[in-house]
Amino acid sequence: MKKITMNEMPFPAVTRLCTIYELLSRLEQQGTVAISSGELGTRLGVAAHNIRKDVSRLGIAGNIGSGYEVKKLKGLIAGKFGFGEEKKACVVGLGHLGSAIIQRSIFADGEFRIVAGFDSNINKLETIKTNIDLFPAYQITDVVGRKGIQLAIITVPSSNAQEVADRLVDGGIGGIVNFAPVVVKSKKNNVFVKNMDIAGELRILSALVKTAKSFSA
Amino acid sequence: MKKITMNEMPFPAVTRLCTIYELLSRLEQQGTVAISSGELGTRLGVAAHNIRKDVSRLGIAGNIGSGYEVKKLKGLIAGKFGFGEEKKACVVGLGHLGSAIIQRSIFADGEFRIVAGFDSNINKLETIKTNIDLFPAYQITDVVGRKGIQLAIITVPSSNAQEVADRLVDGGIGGIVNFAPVVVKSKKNNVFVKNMDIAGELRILSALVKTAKSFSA
DNA sequence: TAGATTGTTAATCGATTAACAATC
DNA sequence: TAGATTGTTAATCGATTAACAATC
Repeated sequence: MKKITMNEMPFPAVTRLCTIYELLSRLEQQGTVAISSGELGTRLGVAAHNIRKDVSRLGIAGNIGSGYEVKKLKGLIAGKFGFGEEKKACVVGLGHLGSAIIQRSIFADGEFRIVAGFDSNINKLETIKTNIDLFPAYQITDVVGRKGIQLAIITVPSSNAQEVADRLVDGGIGGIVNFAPVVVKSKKNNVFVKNMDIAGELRILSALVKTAKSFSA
Repeated sequence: MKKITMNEMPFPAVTRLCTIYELLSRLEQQGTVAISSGELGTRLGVAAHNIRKDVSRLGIAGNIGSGYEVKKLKGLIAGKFGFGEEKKACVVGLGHLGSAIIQRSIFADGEFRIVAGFDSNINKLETIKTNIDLFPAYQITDVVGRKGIQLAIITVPSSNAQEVADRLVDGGIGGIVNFAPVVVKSKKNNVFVKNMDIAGELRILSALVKTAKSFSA
């Protein structure tokens, strides 16, 4: 008996719908009322049928002949993905990068709020100026559970990243963004991890530059 | 006549080979001489046949019966992707995040070196302590071209990200890592862009958590 | 040799793209 | 109505997975 985690939607579709959501938020603020799949596609660099296909997974959303109502489509995506209420996040590792992230404590217009910071160096906790609550790293599991923190950003050295991830998972975290240049895995299989390795991305980019073939056809 | 950029290798394969390269570097330091596709796969969370398939794109690399020689495989990947010589990179935008990145100026054990920082605020350039050369943003194109900088990291506000990207491309940059929460595109089609939007990733993670279905089978 | 492990071909899988009927 | 645009089915494409012959 194997434990399996599946997604009711393909990963690429989830990603694109999130991008669409972000664009819709901006359009809404600008007062745009309706938009077609073609226009959405142009703005996002995605084919129009791709947009329609993705949107169709949400159930009926558009008006044949006149496109999508911005508010309605945004609401449908929010409903499916549980957007709307502010999500709590935390940062583990308060070096330069972690401090930089904590600085801007509200992300994406109130969608996410950083409510806790952790570091293993207790002296450091006292020197950082912020109105976010800071805790020693050994309290990660406890604080994440108690505060109901759903998302975490890891900016600790590679050597500690996996251990930190395990503690977060024990606390009941839902997703982790990992900046340590090491692939972090989750013990539980319904916890999602996004590894963001800057050096790794630079490496991939330079590999692509090297192997890219440009030609006229 | 359309200008087309293709890659001689599938994107996912390039990405995995870069990850393999990184692992091989660590193995080499530890003194490991040989490793099998199975062991590589286990370490990276990839199927063994996937490893072999990717590696086979480099030409013959392994020893049937006894796996891959660490040094040799690393060398083959390095050769294909042009690794080996140190690549020059720059950071545009010296706020908290940009300063944090510039702080650690050498990435991935000397694979990448940050040789320039840019900011539109000239006063800021004088207050930052670093031995990396700093320049006003209007000199981006010039400096990138003159110093032969191949990679860039953008940490400016969204509103300026595309303009900065255009200047970098004009200077002849090869790849861009963009932290601004906006999808940046390259005018030239042989310039690669990796968008790293923290808030966007948090959003995708929370969408995945919401739509994941865990079950026993 | 026998066991291990590669390189490669073939089969499967899943996502993207194309096409079009439905309909506002 | 005529033009526009969706939702959906079918066709295509590309990558992953499986299988195995080759061979060290």
